[in-house]
Amino acid sequence: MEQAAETIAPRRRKLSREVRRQQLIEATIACIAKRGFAETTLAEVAKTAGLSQGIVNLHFNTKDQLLFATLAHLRDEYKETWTNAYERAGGSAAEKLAALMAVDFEPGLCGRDKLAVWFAFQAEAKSRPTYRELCEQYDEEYDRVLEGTVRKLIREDGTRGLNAKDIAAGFSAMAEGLWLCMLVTPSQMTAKDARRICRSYFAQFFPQHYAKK
Amino acid sequence: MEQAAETIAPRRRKLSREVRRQQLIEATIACIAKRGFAETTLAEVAKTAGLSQGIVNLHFNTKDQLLFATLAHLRDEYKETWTNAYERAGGSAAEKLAALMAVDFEPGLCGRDKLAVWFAFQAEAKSRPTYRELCEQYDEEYDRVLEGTVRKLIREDGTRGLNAKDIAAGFSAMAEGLWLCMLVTPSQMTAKDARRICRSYFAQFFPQHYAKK
Amino acid sequence: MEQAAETIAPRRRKLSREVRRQQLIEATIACIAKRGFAETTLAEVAKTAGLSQGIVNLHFNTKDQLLFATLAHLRDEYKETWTNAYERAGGSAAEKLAALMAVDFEPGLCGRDKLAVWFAFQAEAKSRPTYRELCEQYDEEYDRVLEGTVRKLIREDGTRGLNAKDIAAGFSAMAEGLWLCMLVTPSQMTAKDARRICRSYFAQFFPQHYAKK
Amino acid sequence: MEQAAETIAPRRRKLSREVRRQQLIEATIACIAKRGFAETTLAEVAKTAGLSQGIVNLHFNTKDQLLFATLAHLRDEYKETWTNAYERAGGSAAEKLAALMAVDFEPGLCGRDKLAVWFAFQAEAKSRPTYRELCEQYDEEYDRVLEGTVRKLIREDGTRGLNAKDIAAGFSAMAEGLWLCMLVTPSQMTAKDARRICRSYFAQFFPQHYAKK
DNA sequence: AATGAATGAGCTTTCATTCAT
DNA sequence: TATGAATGAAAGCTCATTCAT
Repeated sequence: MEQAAETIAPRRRKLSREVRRQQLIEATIACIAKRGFAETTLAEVAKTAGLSQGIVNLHFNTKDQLLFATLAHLRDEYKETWTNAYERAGGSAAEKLAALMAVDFEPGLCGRDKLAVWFAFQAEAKSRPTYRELCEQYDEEYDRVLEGTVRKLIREDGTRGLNAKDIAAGFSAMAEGLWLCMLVTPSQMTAKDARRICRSYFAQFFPQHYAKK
Repeated sequence: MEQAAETIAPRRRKLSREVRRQQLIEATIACIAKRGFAETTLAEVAKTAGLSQGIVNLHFNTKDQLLFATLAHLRDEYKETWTNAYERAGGSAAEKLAALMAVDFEPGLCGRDKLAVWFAFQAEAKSRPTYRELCEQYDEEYDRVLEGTVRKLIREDGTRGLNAKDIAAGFSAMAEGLWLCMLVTPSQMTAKDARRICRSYFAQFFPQHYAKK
Repeated sequence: MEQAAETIAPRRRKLSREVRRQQLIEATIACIAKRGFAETTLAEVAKTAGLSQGIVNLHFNTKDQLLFATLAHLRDEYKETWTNAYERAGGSAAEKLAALMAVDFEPGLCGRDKLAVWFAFQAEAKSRPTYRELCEQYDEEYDRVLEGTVRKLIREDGTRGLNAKDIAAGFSAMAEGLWLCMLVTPSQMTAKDARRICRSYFAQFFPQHYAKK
Repeated sequence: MEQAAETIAPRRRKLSREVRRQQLIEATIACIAKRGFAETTLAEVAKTAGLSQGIVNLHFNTKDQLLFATLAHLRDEYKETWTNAYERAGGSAAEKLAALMAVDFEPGLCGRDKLAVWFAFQAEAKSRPTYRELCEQYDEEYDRVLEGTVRKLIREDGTRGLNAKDIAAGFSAMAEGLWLCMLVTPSQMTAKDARRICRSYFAQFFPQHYAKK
């Protein structure tokens, strides 16, 4: 019994620490989405989290570190989601590709709040290389897997004249552009629209695998 | 004599006024690109322009107004460019479309500095509706023209089963996504790459008009 | 058995309490010496002592009280040392005086850490009268004994024209000035140098008692 | 007329800048003397100077730089005073020495405010080597001149067995110790007392030159 | 029209203190 | 007795804005 208590107590504390960090990261996302990157203050993050002024510095030391952690959170969440989807998808390249496509427009990932934060970081990436560095390897891995899947699909089809790299890059770009539409003009671009447009994109290259509607 | 001087002086001043504004807008673009949206200060804008502290407030009253003017400048420049290109293009829908595509990756429009500023504003759009409003009508007009051209092309071809709106939206999104790649990972995405990818996109829908490269 | 434990426990605790206080006072001295008075934080004192954040408030209630206790510790240590030395010295006034002089430059009392702390408190004395008050009576007693000893020595010698009060004050001042040299420019002023200079001072007034070298 | 205006306007501005800095340095001295080094805030310095919050950062960038400038000011003032006094003093070594001694207890230099600031910096010197470095060369020059003068006096007298370096160091230390007394217990040590004690010090070594009072 | 010294609100950050464990 | 997470007041600093020149 006592042993159990001893085991749990430290755990709860340690857990609590991580919970606090998550809580603050979520508050940060909410604030950036609501007020914008430039107008997001630690005071507001803390208030949104229902905690006190100094709390961010207690858990993240500096505002920068909170922002880094927030970006890393989005990055990790995205990676985990597409990795899982990819593995769980059926074995064919077409199914894998469809899975990756579907992931991008899952409600949990492309809510406007998260999109706003995501583009805020992208927009700052030029002047703050650290943001870029945080995601570099993750992006590369995604690109590798996406391109590999497209290549496999081309090979299976035996089609000639298709450039796997370009098709993958085109999809990546389109997906990101669609996100931006969903962020900026949500009334004119829903996740459903986006999915249809992407599917149509792949349907042109791989008509055997993707119905045209 | 004196009258003449009085007549000329206001003119020169008025010219100078507009020149100053342009100078400051360009300095703003340079600053946002270099330091990021959040870190751009009026002091630095003024310094970049080689002028004194209070100059921005003199010509734009507030920082917000300078930012609005900067966004409006980018917007106007883009509109003027695509409008001109559209009009100067050959009479066929395919040529018009090719012209619009080419415009997006003209060096003068998609330099990294301008892209950085463009995405900075997009990222803030959610929390600052004014940014959105400034561009709304312009975007709508572009979309209308783009979609119209695609529709015309479809009609000319007599192809069935193509959705003009989606094809246009897909291109728009892709172009924006490619811009983002050019901004964030310029070593992996050049204007030439982007143009090829877009051409390949249209080539799938309209193989008769766009060589597959 | 249990009763024994109960009896011992409180004792140990009480001892522990005093030990903790000493530990924290020493950590305070180390911190002030290392980081300066203004930069000394309770967090660092606790860390230096190898204990946790809240420990200082637990044992001293407030930071001020810790600082008071630290000053009082230095004061007490000094008094105890000179009192002991004075009593143990040979019976002549010359020997007593030599003993007081020697005390000031004993390694245990004039290490740079303690000197740094000492002068930190002196420097704050003007704006924080409490610091002054803590030492007032102790200083007065020292001055009384010092002056008395000098007076006795003058009387023994039968010399005329010497002002005991001034000679004592001159020595006191000189000793403090030498401490400051030892603190600020340790490479140019050692305890040995300081002792020689003080001896030379007294040698001028009492050549019969103090060898000129 | 116009030329005169043009000549004066820039001057006034430039002068004003330096005047502001002096004003802030004086306010800093007053604050440190009144509240202590640790409790001196920029807000209070500004308020003391009758100016606004941000004024210090405008003229000194950081608090540290204000403190450096304040120490440098005291250092420069001291150097200028003793240098002038030294040059204006009669030609004999005894007169030069008397002049140096007198300088230390001139009202303008050893007011309690300045002494408080001076010792505050000394006390922080160990943990902030920059404070030391600011004064190093100045102190060395003073020591060189003082020691040289003492040496000359010894040579003139033809006395044997006197150590110029120690006599000079003893005086320096004593003067500093007397300053500390004047700061901490002003009721027990006036400038007049201090001067008498110093004179008595030199009178012991050089009875021919300094009356025993 | 232009300057740049001055302002003061608001930011990030620090830290003495509290308190549940 | 001891811990360390949490608080919130206050610090240094930044910067949009004003205004005398």
